[in-house]
Amino acid sequence: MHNAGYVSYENKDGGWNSVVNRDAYTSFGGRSDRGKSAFFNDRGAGSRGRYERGGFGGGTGGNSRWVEESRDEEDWSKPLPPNERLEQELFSASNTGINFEKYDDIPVEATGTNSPGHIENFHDVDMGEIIMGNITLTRYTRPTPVQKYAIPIIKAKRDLMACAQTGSGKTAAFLLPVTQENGKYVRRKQFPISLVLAPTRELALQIYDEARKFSYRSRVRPCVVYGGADIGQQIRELERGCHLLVATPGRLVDMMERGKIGLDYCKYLVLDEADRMLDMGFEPQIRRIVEQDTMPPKGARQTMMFSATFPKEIQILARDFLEEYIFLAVGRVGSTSENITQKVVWVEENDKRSFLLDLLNATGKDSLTLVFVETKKGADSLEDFLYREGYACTSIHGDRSQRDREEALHQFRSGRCPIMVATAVAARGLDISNVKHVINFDLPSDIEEYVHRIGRTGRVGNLGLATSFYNDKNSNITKDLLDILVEAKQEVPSWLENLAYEHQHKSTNRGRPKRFSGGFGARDYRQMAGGGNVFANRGARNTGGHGGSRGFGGNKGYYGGNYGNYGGNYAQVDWWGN
DNA sequence: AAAAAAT
Repeated sequence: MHNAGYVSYENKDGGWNSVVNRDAYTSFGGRSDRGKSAFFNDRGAGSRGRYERGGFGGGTGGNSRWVEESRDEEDWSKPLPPNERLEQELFSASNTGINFEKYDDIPVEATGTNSPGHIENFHDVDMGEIIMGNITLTRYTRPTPVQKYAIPIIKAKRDLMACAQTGSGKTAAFLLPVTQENGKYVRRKQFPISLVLAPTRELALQIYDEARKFSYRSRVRPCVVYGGADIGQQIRELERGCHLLVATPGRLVDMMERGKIGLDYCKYLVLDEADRMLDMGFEPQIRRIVEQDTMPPKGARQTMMFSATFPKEIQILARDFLEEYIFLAVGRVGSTSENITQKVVWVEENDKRSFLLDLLNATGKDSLTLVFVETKKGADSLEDFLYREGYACTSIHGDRSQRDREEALHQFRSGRCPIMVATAVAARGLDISNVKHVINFDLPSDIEEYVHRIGRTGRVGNLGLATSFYNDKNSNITKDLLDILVEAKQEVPSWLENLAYEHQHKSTNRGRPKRFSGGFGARDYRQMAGGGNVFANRGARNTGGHGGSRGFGGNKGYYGGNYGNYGGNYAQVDWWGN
């Protein structure tokens, strides 16, 4: 639809398209143990391609190969004609004033065998005419630190575990190389070449929007599927062709079970916000998608995981999903860094509303303010209150309809409602430019959540403000909050310091693993002396009790039967008692 | 005492 050349592409050869980059498919030869290809079984009438077994001249290890359709003149590397209306739609309302100076201070560390060197410029690596054109249109003049490292790693076809905050340009980093692929077959069941999994619907949508930009004037068709929206419409979009699929796990599994999606030819797999996905209990669905279906095994596909933290659960996932991966640790951008001013104020529960009004009145009318609360009910009632007080506001939370959620986000982004009340659904990954102020009306119980929330402001080097209302109810986060403030060189109220000291002495927290400092989100545990048991800097749940230093590469028994509670002496019970 | 995600 957005792809001007698409219709002719679909009609031209009744479905089959040439596979220009033959190499893309040769690697699947080794997976014959997975049974007959669904591709092969489910051929629609009228398909004219040929699938040969053992033909096509030797090659490396494959016993089956796609046959190139030489009569087809399509060249996927050449841009389609421009489309002015679409170009306007995709590239107009984005990207205000990136502070590139801030970026250069961000430390990046790549570890792993034969890690490719980083680039300094987009031109340092061949990304093709189409992508380069779209980079120009998005006005990304220079790669961000994540992009400098991740792009060559992905181009070198290496698996990647990247610990990077959102707002660091990681979406572009994994989409740039991935959108260069050729697609092929169009019909009832789609076989995407790239799959991106995201934890929330809005994040999936946002990644999809980015993907549309990078695939502009190419034949690559991105699609998105997520819950809460009309599945019929999503299916119709899929049936028009899907080379790059962005999805939330539940809806994807649904689509797979309906036979609308096959992952047999998925060459690139991206897990975004992986720690968040595990927090939300997606692990079974993710394993279902990655391990229990027709997805090529690790090694045959290329897998990239992005995660703000690198706790044990993620290390296990990395071990299971990644092959000889490069570990990329990226210093924080726009989260706890110094471009966000963090304030913590003592506000009793009953005073919160009037205090909030004071803050809102002190904020300029044009700047966006994001107000976080802990509960969905709290979000509704606070929005009501603000509305009655005459503020243009909206709200987003998981009990609102998907339509309302997207509408709210749009109203907020566009500035029509410069105040948005939100629950955790909006805490991670969402890239909303121009959020000047994040207010933690209710502090979260988890410091990780705090870091993500305040990361909605101060995006890409801009300045931001984060104000948190603190009272007795927040004692559980005191120590971690203090650490964050100190690390980000923020002013610390003396009462907070005192409380943290007291709390430390009565809490059971003393045995928790020591966190790292120095600006990296996590360390590559493989590099540690003795090989392991390293937890992420922040937010790693205490998975303690293993006593450290046993590596887990090739030590599978170590985790045997221990999934889900991670053993040890720490009851996996959260603050709510779940 | 919760949020998120398939219906």
